[in-house]
Amino acid sequence: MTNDHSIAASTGFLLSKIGQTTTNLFAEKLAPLGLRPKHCGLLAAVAGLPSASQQDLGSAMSLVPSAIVSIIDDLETARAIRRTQDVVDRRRHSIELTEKGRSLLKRVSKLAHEVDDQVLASLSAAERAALHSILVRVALDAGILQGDQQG
Amino acid sequence: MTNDHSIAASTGFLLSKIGQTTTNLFAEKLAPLGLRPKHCGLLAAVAGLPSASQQDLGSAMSLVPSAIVSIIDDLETARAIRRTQDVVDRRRHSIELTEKGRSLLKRVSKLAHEVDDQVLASLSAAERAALHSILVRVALDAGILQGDQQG
DNA sequence: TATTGTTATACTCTATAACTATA
DNA sequence: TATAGTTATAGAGTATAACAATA
Repeated sequence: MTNDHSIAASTGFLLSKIGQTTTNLFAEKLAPLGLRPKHCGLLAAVAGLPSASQQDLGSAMSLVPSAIVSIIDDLETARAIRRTQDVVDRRRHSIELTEKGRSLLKRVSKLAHEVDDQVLASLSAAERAALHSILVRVALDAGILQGDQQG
Repeated sequence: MTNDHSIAASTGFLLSKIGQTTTNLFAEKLAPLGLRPKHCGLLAAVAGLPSASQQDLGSAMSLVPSAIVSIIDDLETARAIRRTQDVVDRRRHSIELTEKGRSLLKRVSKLAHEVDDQVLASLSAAERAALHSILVRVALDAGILQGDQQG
């Protein structure tokens, strides 16, 4: 039926499908907190780029400025981050985690690792480690992670 | 900054991000053909499940019936698939690839493998093979692939 | 003039619910 | 009464363009 040249045999197809499944699983776990995966992506980006501007975060996450605004609005309403107007360039807003944001980040990180345990349940510890280190390489190469974020 | 307990250090986070990037890249390559990734997912599902009903395809792709209808409408308009009313149960429609659909599937499969080459450019052949076989395991476990589709 | 962030808007994706035709 | 497919509709996600404040 399928073979080496089919779509289903491409690694990218598997990455797309598994990535979507993983996102959905994470979204379910996040729902009781009133958060969505995009909010966690931003929290992670803020943690990795302290005092970044909204545009800095936008390029780190490959999102357009208008998309960043709505995510930041949500997280500011939840008191997880804080906008501070830059004193030298008053057009810019520095985004920083609040204490509440830091504790929220810990909670959602725990949920993310629970998702790992579910999605990767059938892998041995060695396979999990191999998968992770290969994915870090791919992510660094694609500019998804910065050099200090491979954890 | 980040550490073993951060979101960015979770394998699921990487799978989500890389999966999204891969999908976007595939979508760009597909655009000149007037297709989107979802159409290719359906073509692949039809190839893997010949003469399936729309509901069969829906469960294979984890999509609700109404979502399947619009994808099938598009592909039928493009003459890539054919709806045939089941003779024993006239509520059901068997979906089959046309000759045009088969050749389209070949073209998009080639594009999918081009995406692989881009996304996985920094990996050795051995790493690519290791990644692929681990992802097949994860996908089978998550019910994303059927047993005969690992290519 | 150019840039940062914002608003308004549009398009796609996905899901739910009501509907039809068949069983 | 239940099921396969369809339609209508609504919500979330993501992009573009016009705009205000500031440089």
